[in-house]
Amino acid sequence: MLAPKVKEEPAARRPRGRPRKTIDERDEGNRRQALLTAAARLFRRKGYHATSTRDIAAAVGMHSGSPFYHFKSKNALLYAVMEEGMRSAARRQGEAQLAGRGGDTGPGAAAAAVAAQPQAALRALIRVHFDILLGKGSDFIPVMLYEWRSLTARQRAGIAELTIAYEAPWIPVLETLQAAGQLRADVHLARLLILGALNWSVQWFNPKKRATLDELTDAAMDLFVWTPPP
Amino acid sequence: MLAPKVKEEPAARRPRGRPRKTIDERDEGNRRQALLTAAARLFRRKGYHATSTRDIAAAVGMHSGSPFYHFKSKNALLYAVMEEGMRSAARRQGEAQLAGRGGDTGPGAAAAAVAAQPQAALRALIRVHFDILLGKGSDFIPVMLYEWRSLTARQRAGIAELTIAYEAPWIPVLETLQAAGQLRADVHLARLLILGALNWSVQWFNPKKRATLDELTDAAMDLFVWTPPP
DNA sequence: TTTCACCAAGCAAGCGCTTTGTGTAAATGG
DNA sequence: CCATTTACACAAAGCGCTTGCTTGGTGAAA
Repeated sequence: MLAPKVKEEPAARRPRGRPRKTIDERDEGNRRQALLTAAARLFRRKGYHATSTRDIAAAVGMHSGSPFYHFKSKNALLYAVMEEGMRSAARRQGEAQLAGRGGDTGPGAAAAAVAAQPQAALRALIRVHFDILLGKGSDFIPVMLYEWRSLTARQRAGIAELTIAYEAPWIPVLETLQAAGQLRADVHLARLLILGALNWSVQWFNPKKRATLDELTDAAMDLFVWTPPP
Repeated sequence: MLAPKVKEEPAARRPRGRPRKTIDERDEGNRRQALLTAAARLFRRKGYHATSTRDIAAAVGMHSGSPFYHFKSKNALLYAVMEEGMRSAARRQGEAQLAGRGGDTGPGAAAAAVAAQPQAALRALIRVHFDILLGKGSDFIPVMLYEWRSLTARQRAGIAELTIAYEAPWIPVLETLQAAGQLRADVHLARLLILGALNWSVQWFNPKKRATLDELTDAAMDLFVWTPPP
């Protein structure tokens, strides 16, 4: 053993022991959440396999074995990142849909809104999707998009279910646009191609240069949907 | 050490020593090529970091250290896969362009063909791109698309150069379509979105189910380009 | 006799994960 | 009101295994 063994020292220190928990403010799961966001960041930047559990531990100021108190395995941590990402995405999509129809939350209101203004509905879906993919602090979904292969079959099935739910609202919107003659391609393939175009943006989008998310949304709408001239 | 050390045994055996090389049939680089295609397959299926050099060696019937006779490192093997993929892709794209203008190889013939029939030109580019991505035995480009992060900065620059060359022919085609009013989006963003939609297909395309590459091309054209009704 | 294309064996480093110990804060008992 | 116990959230150390890669040897072809 030529290299001397160096005592492990985490990057940062935090007061140990149980944190002050007032009744109003729940700190519960605070460190767990820190692990999740740190893992998401690293998984996105370096990839799942290239990121060691030691990296993640160091990023939140823990020693190498401590993350396993919160997650039973590195793989469970990956799955938690993806699941959290998908649930958050679905929530934000739902909120945007509610906002889009002026507080009308009655049954069938969504379908009515889509039928009335399919173009506005698609724009809203695209805009929210870009925000989920490229907005601040959103490493979770990119990780999900690019680390599929590292999941077990069972885990993949779980994520697939969430994905189907997320993508479901796109179908009636595209069908309505097709019926109106504003979209010509097969709806099934169109959805795959459109979501692909959006998802791929995580490869090239740079928030410092290039376009804003609104400009991106405009470009996508121009590309996918035919708007008759006035 | 509880597990007994097992003598290494490659999956397949080949006659060792220098293979018979007649003058007509060049076997040179035969095993090197085998390593490349095996590596591409495995890198695509499991990812670069999840694939060990032992996996690759076993796939071509070698022992664990032998690949390093042909490639100085695992990383060099990855780069070779990507470079080979890009050069092959560029070659196929060039051939398709030649075929598309009826043997006219004079200077400016490409530009003339694009100006005359921009829609046909785009269709050809998309069709070739799908074939490169999804055709038989083409794991090289998907590896390139999804393993960027594992390259050094210098390597990335090398691949980026090849990518720029590959994507260059798309620009005049899209500009012509825009001038003709068949494409409304900003050309720069349109190219990024279109190539994203195509590239993403490696995530969901299944040659056994779904559409053929021709149907896919039709759908993409319908989605991206406005064709005036006759 | 040299060159080629590997084989055979193994090394050091890094990996995910486990086990045991420990300081702190909250809960509890007299 | 204070002493003791318990629960929590890690630290500290290290185990067994896999990894990329090296080194020296070897049979066959040229």
